[in-house]
Amino acid sequence: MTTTTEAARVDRAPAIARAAAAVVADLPGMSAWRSFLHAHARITRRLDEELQAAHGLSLAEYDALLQISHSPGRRIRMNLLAERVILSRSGITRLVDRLEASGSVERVACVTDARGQEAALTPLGLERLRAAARTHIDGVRRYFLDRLDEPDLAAIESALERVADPLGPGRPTAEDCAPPEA
Amino acid sequence: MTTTTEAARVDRAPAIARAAAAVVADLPGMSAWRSFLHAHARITRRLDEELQAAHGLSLAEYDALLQISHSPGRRIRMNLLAERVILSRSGITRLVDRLEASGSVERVACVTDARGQEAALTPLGLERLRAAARTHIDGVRRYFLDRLDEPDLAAIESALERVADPLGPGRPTAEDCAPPEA
DNA sequence: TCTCGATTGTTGACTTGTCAACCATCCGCC
DNA sequence: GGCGGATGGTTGACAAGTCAACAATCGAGA
Repeated sequence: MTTTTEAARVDRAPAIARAAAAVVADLPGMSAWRSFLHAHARITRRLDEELQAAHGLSLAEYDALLQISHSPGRRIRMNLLAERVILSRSGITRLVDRLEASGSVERVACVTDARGQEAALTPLGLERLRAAARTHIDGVRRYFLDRLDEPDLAAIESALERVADPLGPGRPTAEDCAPPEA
Repeated sequence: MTTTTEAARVDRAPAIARAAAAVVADLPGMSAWRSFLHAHARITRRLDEELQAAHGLSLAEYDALLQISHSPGRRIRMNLLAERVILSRSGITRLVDRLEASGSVERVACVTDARGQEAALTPLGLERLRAAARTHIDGVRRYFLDRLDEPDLAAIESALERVADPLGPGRPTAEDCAPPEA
């Protein structure tokens, strides 16, 4: 995916703000949107760097491991995993390829559906996840949580949850397919 | 960059929430962080799709055009553009390559620095930007602004601006290099 | 029971970005 | 004036994701 910011503090020239005649009319809330994009780009880049440097994991890989670890039996259908980490099916195939090559995950045939595969966390993967979690959580705290106070956090959470939800028409969200009991 | 979500509503199983023993301890504000990532992933993907479908522009390309259009003389040093859209220098080279190939932008040698190049918006580029802006702004409104009320927006803006700002050590943020007067 | 459309995961071809190496130019300082 | 480290932009090699096509399997209905 392409992740970018929208506009970082549009114009900083003090008095000479000519020439840049506004080409597009800005909506009232647009600057909130911009700061949203900006904050995301900066923070995730930093978190990714730190995770990579300390544990050789990308943010996406960390996320996938975390999702698997949260699933019953510590394994999860490829399909569902893709949805959880917001990746295409081919994307998840390749990500799991990498995790498998590094020994963090194993592919297991699904018992109830011969088409299916499950990604199962290995002991090594669990260990790596635990180590990486410290780095990651620490980063989130430093770059995100520590800069916000309690009301901020509450507001952001409730607001963005509302924003993320169904998102109207588009990719349907299957939420079924629980693994066959650990 | 790798953009992913962190955890999407961790467990939805009603009573049978066993087996998934929490592997990593969650900080108090972590769910705000998750909704932040989730919202970003969903919305930008959607906006990108719509922009691509309607105007053949990626979100990054749109953003670059917008940044150029906001710069004095409607041209901007590659360097600064890279910073504004949060891309590496090579990334911006390639993005401008594409925009140039499509006729939306021209490269102009920088008058004051023989090493420099500027990306200048062409009339065609301006036209395309104007058209795309409608689609984009409409999308932001539908997916973001309309779902938030005024206090939400204010809170998000101030909070995330604080979060995005210097971000401690890391890539320095040069903010100089204004184009040589339009 | 068989058939046929839907679903699952993988693959090949491609896109878009990164990093590291490169050359040209700039500019403070001897 | 000229040297040498910093800076600006491009390039090659690669990383990680997308889409479209595919084979295997599922499962509802004739």
